[in-house]
Formats: sequence, structure tokens, C-alpha cells
Amino acid sequence: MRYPVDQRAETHEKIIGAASRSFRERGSEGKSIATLMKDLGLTHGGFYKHFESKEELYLDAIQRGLEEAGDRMTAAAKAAPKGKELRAVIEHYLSPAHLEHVGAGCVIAAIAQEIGRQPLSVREKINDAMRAYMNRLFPFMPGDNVAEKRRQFLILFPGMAGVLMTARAMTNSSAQKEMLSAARKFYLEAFVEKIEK
Amino acid sequence: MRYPVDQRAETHEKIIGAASRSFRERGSEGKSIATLMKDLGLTHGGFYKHFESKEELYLDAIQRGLEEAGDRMTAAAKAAPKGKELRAVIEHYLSPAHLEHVGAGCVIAAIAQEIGRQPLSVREKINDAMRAYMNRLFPFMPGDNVAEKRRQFLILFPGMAGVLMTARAMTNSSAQKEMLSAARKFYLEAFVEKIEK
DNA sequence: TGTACATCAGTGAACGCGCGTTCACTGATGTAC
DNA sequence: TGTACATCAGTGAACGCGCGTTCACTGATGTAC
Repeated sequence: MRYPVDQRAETHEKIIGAASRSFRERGSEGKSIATLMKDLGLTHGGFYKHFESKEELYLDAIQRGLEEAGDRMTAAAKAAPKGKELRAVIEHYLSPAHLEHVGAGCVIAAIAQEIGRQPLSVREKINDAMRAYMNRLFPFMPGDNVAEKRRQFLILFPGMAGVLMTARAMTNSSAQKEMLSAARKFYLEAFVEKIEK
Repeated sequence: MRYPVDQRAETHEKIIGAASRSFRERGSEGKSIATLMKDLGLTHGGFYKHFESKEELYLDAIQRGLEEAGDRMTAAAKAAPKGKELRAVIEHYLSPAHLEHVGAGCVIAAIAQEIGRQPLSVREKINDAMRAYMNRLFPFMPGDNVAEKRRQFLILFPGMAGVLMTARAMTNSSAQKEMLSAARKFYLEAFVEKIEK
């Protein structure tokens, strides 16, 4: 049957959105194409009208995930009072909400380890998206010049990602919260408080 | 045929050792039982004379990995001059060798994200092994009392794990090295240099 | 000491299952006349 | 305005494949006598 004009594009976007969440929550092999499509009220055959392979979807979904995560972080910064941008970014990143919502959160904290196991060509494209993410956020970092801001970013963000990922591996939720708040305090002191005064 | 008396135990250990490396390098689903056994010169059928299921092997191998990684770290500390133990631990953890040797390295930096996706019962057992790892290492942390040392451990180690995992997701090896050495400098300043003087 | 038998780590064919992918088909709507 | 036809997003049966797991079997050596 003939479908409404915009339906193709809408379905395409819905698949990427659902995959982006699913890959972060369950990894690249956690959900089959059939299940992914079924969750959207579709059948698996139609998938190949939108993507050449699951790997192509993986790339699109991860890139989308990094864009969305970048949106959230820059939005948090821009909503903060002048001079408090980095504080807001750290508090958002190391928040209980981010701990809980893997599927909508930082891609690195969710699936960096399986990114490291992808074929080189996949890793390179994801690296481009990671660089774009960094380029949106390093301006909020302390430092006099671009090189210093980037250097600070590359210490702070991987560190925070490690905290989130380790907390998520733990089962004791009060220990998770303690870890988060201890890390929040540490990174705020190390990156923000020496600046704000 | 009848095999030498110790062979059963030796084979059992060899399987755990190979799995412990493989799971860190490729994740829990990266290698089949058949391939794992073939690499040891065995066939897949015999596997079930040693383990009830792949999940049982996963648990044993991860626990073994945490023990071995703990051995390496405490050995690095004990080989260091008096008062330089934590420095040695950080330099070992954030070394190019550790970056490269995923299979023999920190379990958290290798597979924490998939640990977070395991069934609760599996996660709980792995959490016990993680606690044991922490208990061997927190004595080297700065602080007057046990609670403070643990708190410091839970900031430092997840942070370093995040650095390693993020570097491993990158394809540019000079950027990886720069990230490692910047992080080394940062964590040494934050955890060691304020103490050593 | 010599012989018959039991043992059991390891073998490899076979199983059911879920996966990614393919493909002939559907049918409501847009378009050509 | 009315009719015939083309379009193409989505359907669902079918495919080959690799996986975890099972199980009847093997056969060199230990043990009982």
C-alpha cells in the first residue's frame, strides 16, 4: 500500500532513536532487528528498506546518541548562571538521573568498551562523532587556551564516565549514590572551585 | 582413555585462564565455547565436564581476572620504595602496557559495562570479587582512616578505568598516549603529590 | 606377576534455537490519461 | 471528473549460519583379584 509522504522519514528516525537507546542499554547484540522493529509496531523485513545492515544502524545510532548527549550537556551549561556552566555540566553528568537512564545518557559511559572492539572503520567514524562531542563541550573547561581546555576535557570526561560505568556495575544502590556524590565533590573541587573564586 | 592424575585440574585452570583473557578482550559473547576449547587443543564437548554452563565459566573467569589484576597491582606497590607505593600503582595502571594488554589488565576497564547488564545474581557475585579487589588496594590510598581510604579508592580507580576505556575506544594512538600521560599527571598530583611531601 | 575390568577426561555428531538477511508479495494512494 | 496503472513502505515465510548444550562413545591407565 501507499504510505503518507513523510512516513518513510519518520520511521527511519524512529528506528534510529529506538536503536540509540537500546544499544546503550543492552549493547550492540542485546536486541535483534526483529525485536527492535516489533517494539515500533513494525516487522523485521521492512528494516532493510531503511538500512543496509545492522552495522549501518549501529553507526547511525551511536552518532545520534553522541549528538543527543551533547545536546543535553550543552543545554545544562546554557541553563546555568553565568560562570557556573562547568559546575552544572559536572552536576548533570554525575547525577542519580544520569546513573539510572543509561539509554538516554552518555554513550561513552554506556558502550565505550564495545566501541573499542569494533572494526577499525567503525571505530574511526565513531571517533569523529566523539571529537564533535568534545568540541561542543571543551569551551566550558578551565584554561587560557584551546589546547589547555581540551587537555582538561580529556581528563575530566573519561574520569566521570568511569565513575558512572563502575557505579552501574554495582548492585548496592546506596553505595552507588555514595560513589557518585564523592566523585561529584572531587571533580567539582578539582575543576571548578579553583576557578569560580 | 585414562588421563594423568592432575590433568583434569590443569585443564580446568587452563580453561579459566583463557576465558579470563578472552572475556576481557572480546566480551562474554566474543568467543564460542568451541573456539575457546579449540585454542587449548581440545574439543567443545569436554567443556561440560568442567563447567555447568558458559555463565558459570564467566563468573569463575571474571573472579579470577579480578584476583590476577589485584595481584599485579599489589605486586607493583610492594616493589616500590617505601612511601612510593601509590605512585607506583597509578603509574602501572595508567601505563601504555596496560592500555595495550586488555586481556591481562583491569577487569573493570575491560568489561564493566557488560557486568552492569548481567542478571542480578551474577552481578552480586562479581561485586563480591570487586570488593575483595578494593580491600587489597585501599590500604595504599591516602587518608587517616579506613573510611577515608575507601572513599579515595572509589574516586581514583573508577576514574582511571574510565581513562583507559576511553583511550581504548580511540583509534589515534598518539592521542591515546597523550590522554594517558595527562591523566597520569593529574591523578598523581591529586592523590600522591600532596602526600609525598 | 599377570589378567580382566572399571574409570572418566575428552571426542564429535547431533539437537533446537535465535539471529541477520533475502525476497516475492501486498495494497492504499499518487499520477497519467 | 473518472479510470487504469505505477509506486514503494511494509509484510512474513524462508534461508543459512553459529551458537550453547547433550549424549553415546572411546580407550589408556589404575585397580582388583
